[in-house]
Amino acid sequence: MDLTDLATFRAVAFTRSMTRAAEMLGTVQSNVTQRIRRLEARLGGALFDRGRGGITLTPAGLRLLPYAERIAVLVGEAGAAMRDDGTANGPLRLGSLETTAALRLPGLLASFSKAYPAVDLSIETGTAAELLVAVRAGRVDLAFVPAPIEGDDLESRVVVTEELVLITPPDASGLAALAGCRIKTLVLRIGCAYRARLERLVAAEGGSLRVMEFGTIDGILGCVAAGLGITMLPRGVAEPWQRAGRVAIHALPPADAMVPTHLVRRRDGFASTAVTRFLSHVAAASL
Amino acid sequence: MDLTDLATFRAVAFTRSMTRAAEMLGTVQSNVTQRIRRLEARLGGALFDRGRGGITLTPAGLRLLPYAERIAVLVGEAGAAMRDDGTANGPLRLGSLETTAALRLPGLLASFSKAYPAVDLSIETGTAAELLVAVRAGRVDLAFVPAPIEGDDLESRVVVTEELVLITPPDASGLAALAGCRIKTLVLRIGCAYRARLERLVAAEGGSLRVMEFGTIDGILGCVAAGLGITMLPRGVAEPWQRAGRVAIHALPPADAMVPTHLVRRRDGFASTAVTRFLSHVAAASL
DNA sequence: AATATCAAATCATTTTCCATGATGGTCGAC
DNA sequence: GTCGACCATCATGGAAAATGATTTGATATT
Repeated sequence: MDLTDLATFRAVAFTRSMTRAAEMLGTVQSNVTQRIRRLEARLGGALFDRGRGGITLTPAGLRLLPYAERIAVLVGEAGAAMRDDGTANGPLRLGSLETTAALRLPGLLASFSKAYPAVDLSIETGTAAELLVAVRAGRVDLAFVPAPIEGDDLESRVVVTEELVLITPPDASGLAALAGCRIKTLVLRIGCAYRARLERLVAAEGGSLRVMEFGTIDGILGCVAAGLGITMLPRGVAEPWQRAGRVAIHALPPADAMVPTHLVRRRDGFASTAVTRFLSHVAAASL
Repeated sequence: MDLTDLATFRAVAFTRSMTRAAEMLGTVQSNVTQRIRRLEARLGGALFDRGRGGITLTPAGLRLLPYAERIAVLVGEAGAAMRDDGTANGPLRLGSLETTAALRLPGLLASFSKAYPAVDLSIETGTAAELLVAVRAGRVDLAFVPAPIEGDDLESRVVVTEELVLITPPDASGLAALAGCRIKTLVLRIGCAYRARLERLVAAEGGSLRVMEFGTIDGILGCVAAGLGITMLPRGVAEPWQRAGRVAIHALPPADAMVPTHLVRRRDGFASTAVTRFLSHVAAASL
C-alpha cells in the first residue's frame, strides 16, 4: 500500500468523482483511475461503486476511509515530531472563538511571540463545534472553546472563565424587558455557542427570538447600538462600547453567565515543543 | 514520505545495521542505504549516527520511530478492516499465559473453531507483561492475562477467576512448612506473573527463595513430584497430578489465591468480526 | 606499520513503475 | 440521434528504484 494511493483514495471519496479528485490533486483523471484500480486490486475488493451519476463508496471503502484519514494525520505528525529539536519553532495552529480571539488572545499572542519568535502562529476562528472537529482532525494544535468538552480523546484545561452579559441599546431596561416580547437577536454565526444560552434565557422569560447572523463582533455591537436588537457576549468585549455610552450592559444570574473557556488538544496527538511552551505560557499568564 | 521508506527505517532501527536490514527485507544493502538517505533528505535531518561499530538512532530518529510503528500497525489494520465483510473469517491472534492455554483454552478454541471454521486461530504464549506489549503493538488481537491491567488504552473484561494453589511433593506439609526455610521454587518463566505472588507469600512466612526456570508446565510438575521444590499454579492444572498421587495441593488464603483472568484488547484497535464473535463466544461459554 | 575485515557509501546499469495524453465506451439529458 | 459528462483503457516517454560491483572508512590483528 502506497501513501499516494491513500491520498488519491481520500480525494476521490471526498469529491465523489475521479475527475474532480484528479484536479484537486493536480494530476490527470487516468492517473487517478489507475491508482484506485491498483489499490482495489491490492486490497482485493472494490472501494467504489461506479454507477450512474458519480461514484459512491462501497462498504469496504467506507471501512477503509477512517483509516486513511488517521494514517494521513499520523504521517503529518511524524514529520513534525522528527523535525522538532526541542526548541520551540515551526507552526503552531490555534483555534478560537471570535470573541476569545478579540478579547484574550492579542496580549497572549504578543507576549508568546516575543518569547518564542521562531514559532509561526496562525489562528483559525469558528464555532465551538467546528473547532473541536478541527482539533480532532489535526488541523489545529490547540483550541480555546467554551465547555463542555465531551469525548475522552481530547484533553482540556480551563484557562479563563468569561462572564456573559446581555447587551442592549442604551435606553433599554434589563432582562425583565424580555418578557413576552418578540426580540431580534444578533449572533455571530449560526452555530454560535452563546446563542443557545441566549435562547434558553429568553425562552425562560417567555419571549421568543428572531436571529440575525453577523460576520464580526463590531458589526453586532454597532447594530445593537443602533437599536436593531440585543445580543449576548463576554463582558470584556462589550465594555468599551458601554463606556462610550453606545450600549447598555445587563448582568445575568451567575448560573447563566459564567462560561469557562477550555484550552483543548488531542490526547494522542504529538505535542511539539511549541505546543508545550504555549501551554505553560498560558498557565503563567493571567488572562 | 513513502511507506516502504518507513519500513526500511524500522528494519534498520531494529537490526541496527543496514546490511542486516537489507536481508530482513529481502533486498540489497545499497538499496537500504539509498532509501534511508533519501528519507533523511526529505525530512531534513539525520536519522542515524553512522559511527564505530554499527549505527544508532539520532534523537530525531528516536522521535520518528514510534510514529513509524503506529503507522505500520494502522496500515495493517486498514487492510484488515477493508477486507472484513461482516462474516467471521481471516486471522484471529490470541495471547495467553501458558497455564491458561493449557487449562482453559482447548475447549474454548475447539467450540469456537467449530462454530466459525473460516477463522484462522493462532496462539502466542508469554508472560503477562509480554502479552500486554503484544496487544499494544497489534501483534495479537486479544490476550488472556491476569489482573491488574493498567493504562486506559486497553479494554478488558474478567472472564474467569483462577484459584492458585501451592504445589509440593506428596509428603510435604502445607504452607506452615515454609517458615524459615530456604526453598527451591520452580517457575515457568522468569517474568511469570505467579512468581511475584509466590515470593510474597514465602517472604511473609519468613522463608526465602531460589528460583529455577522451566519451559513447560509438565516439566515443573514433574520436578515437584520428584521432590526438587515447590511451585504455585492454578488448581485445575495440578489436579490431575494430585489425583495420580504425585504431588500435594495446599489451598491458600483466598486473598492470595484468587486471580481474575482478563480478556484484554486495544481500545482503539479495529475489532474485526472474528474478534467480536470471539468475545461473545467467551461470554456465552462457561469457562 | 601493514593488512585483514567489516560495514556503509557511491556509481553505473538495468528494470520497473508511473504520469501523461489520446482514445474508446457507457449512460443520461436534451 | 447526438451531445456531454464521466470513467476505462492503452501506448509511451521519463523518472525513480533495485541491483551488483566498487570504493571508502574505521577497527582490530599480527
